[in-house]
Amino acid sequence: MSRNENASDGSLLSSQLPREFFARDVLEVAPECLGLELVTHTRAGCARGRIVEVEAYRGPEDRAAHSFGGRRTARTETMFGPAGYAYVFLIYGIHSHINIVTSRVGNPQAVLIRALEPLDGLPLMQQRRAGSLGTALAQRQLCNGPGKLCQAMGIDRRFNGVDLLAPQGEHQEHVFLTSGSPVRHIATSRRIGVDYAGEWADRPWRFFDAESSCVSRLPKRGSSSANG
DNA sequence: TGAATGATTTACT
DNA sequence: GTAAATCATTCAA
Repeated sequence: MSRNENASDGSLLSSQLPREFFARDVLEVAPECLGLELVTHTRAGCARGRIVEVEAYRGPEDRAAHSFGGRRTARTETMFGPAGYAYVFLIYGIHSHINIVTSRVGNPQAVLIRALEPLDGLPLMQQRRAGSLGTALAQRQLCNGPGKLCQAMGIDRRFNGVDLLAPQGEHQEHVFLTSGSPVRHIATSRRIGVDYAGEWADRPWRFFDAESSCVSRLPKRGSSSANG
């Protein structure tokens, strides 16, 4: 897939994102990540999806974040680094999750990618996801969850700490982000699976494309959680 | 060295 | 609606 093209005048790749975009507060960056595209190249092949759901994790103040209280360990180290890098971790002993590091060095914030709309490499996604099922899935079910999308895209902790803004040659395994299509209608909700964090779980820090059917949980009927 | 737990998914009632 | 799968990470000792 040679979707990226060098502009003839020598400017940046048309689809490449500036690091400064991610070097802002996570609450600014997270909703603007909707519509961006996540791409993986592995030996098994390429896959691409449009981000339709994210959550903001605003450590060290955010009790729901791994970096809460400034906790800096081997696992969370990537969150303390520069923006635009991938923080990938394993949860429940089974599932990988991928985040985009935001803010400045030393401020451990990240955007969790929770759902994608599959665009390229659907047969490969089916093959990877079928391992645990054995039956064909609907397109919307391939990447409608943080663990599901990592499985479908072939993402695991090998990709922890890689630069999401630096595409490599196609012969090398990597994951990166490109610009995509804008999202018309962004909705918000409380974050999922962080009830232990008390009042922090009530913050409307989950952002999703209200018009996409590929999100992990569809908005309630009549819900009006629209957000600019 | 050992024990507790989790930013989930799936299957089953 | 509930529960099981499954293990890296973390913390206490």
